[in-house]
Amino acid sequence: MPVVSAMLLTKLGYSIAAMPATSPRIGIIKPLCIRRLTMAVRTRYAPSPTGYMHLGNLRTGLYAYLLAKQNGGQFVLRIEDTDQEREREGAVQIIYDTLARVGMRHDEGPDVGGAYGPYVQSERLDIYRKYAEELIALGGAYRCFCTPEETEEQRARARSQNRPFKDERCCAIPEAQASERAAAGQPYVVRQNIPRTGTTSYDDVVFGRITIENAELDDTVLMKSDGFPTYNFANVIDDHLMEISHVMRGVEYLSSTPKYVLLYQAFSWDIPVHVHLPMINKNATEKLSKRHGDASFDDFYNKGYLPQAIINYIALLGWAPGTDEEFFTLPELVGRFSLEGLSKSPSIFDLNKLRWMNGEYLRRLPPEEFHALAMRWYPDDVQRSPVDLRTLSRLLQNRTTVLSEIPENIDFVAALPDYDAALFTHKKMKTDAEMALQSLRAAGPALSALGSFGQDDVHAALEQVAGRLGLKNGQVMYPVRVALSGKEFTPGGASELTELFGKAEALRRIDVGISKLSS
RNA sequence: GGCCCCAUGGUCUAGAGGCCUAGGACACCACUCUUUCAAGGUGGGAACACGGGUUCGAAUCCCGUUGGGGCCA
Repeated sequence: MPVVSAMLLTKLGYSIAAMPATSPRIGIIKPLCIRRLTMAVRTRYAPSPTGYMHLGNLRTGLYAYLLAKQNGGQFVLRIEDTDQEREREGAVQIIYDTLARVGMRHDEGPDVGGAYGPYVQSERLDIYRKYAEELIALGGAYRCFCTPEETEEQRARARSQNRPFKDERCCAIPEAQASERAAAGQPYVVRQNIPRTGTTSYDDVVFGRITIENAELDDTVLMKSDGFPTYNFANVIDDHLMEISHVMRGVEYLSSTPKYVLLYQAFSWDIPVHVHLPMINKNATEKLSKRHGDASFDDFYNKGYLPQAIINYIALLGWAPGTDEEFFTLPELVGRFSLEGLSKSPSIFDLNKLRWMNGEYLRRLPPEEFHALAMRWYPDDVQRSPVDLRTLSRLLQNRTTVLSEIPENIDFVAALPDYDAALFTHKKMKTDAEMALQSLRAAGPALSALGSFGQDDVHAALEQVAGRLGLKNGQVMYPVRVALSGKEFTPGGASELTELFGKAEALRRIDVGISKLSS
């Protein structure tokens, strides 16, 4: 008989009290429990096609994916498009693209099919209608014929009495009469019929037992008059019909989940394991929002962050492996993920750490792969220039944290920018205009005499120049580098840039420096 | 406003009553390497929100306060 940590079981939604325990922490699981434990794990990612892949949302999908895959279960993609106003053209494609880029392959979904379709909510309208009827018959819901004005009036009254909204009039209409009015074409919405007394509880894997007074819950609209379901209804119907075992979603649903539990109970359906995940915020007071262009996967992808780095980073926001490791590929995450590692407090998105992690991923790339990625960021004039782009990529690899920084870092490559001769004077390097001129005049011929122009040869030659002039290496190297680039900071030093440009161009740029200094 | 939830350095977190003089990572600072800048190496400052319990012993369990968030309105 398997022995499992009691905490694990609690996390999976089992109550310790329900099992015989040999010690406070160790429980022996009865066959009944084992059956549930080995039950197929099916999770779903259910984004709305708003054209915007929010990182908090993506993380929820990631955890759902990890849980399913680590248990050999299915990861289902469902499109929640019942809010037609928020829908955007091409939005579903963005969802597919994102999942593909990060490597989260879904087993079922609109594009790949599956036995539980359709996977798009707007194609399931008949299903919701049917279950709404059934729920009405079961007493879990009622038709509400109120006009918006009448509803508002009742709502105002409820508010003034500080109690949740309940349509007192319509919930009292006898069902026979209500269905007659409906058949006669009178418009209505379907509202959940919440019990006025008692409490409703459920066990959340990360937040534990959540209990709420039914009297605190309002009679939410389940079906709108246009025949569309609300999220509050569709999510329950779909999760049940699609046999979702673990519902993972944001904490914002923590306190409305009792309503969903009531729905499951009204239908006599099994309640899935609930896993609510804390929010990801921008800072102490703001959420990650669309407005700042800093909240979606695409915002970062387009700036040159690697999908793998993004995934790795967000996986660690709200989940910890329990060890000091922090670099994980997606398959590694599948192996390491655990519900116990989930945290319940909200986290703040730390751009600094993402940047660091992205840079780390970039540095660890094989040079060839980095080169392929960097190529996409080389402007046309650089691509057309005679410099060896592989050499350029080599200089850039451990100086790049985000690929989008590349263009500005190499803006001196295609053409020497016009620069101020004052650049040659540098306190730390102990150089001044006169010394720079002297160094460049000596460096030119020394480089010119060189047969082989590799970085090491150049370096040796410049060192020699310095020795001959009685200067420190930097007092020769610095002016040469400035002459070659016209910039204060560059990827690579004098010898690297000399190699990059080759003899002719390097000497030409040194000459430009000499004339700037001698005029 | 009502209800629900949360609380370890600036940030992400480890922590399951003694292993905690609270560990790691990012960021920051210093030093180092050095042909600039990075990268690398070494070191440093920095946290258990507060108050009560429970216990021989509390970051850890309980209650309250404060602060923050969510949902409903």
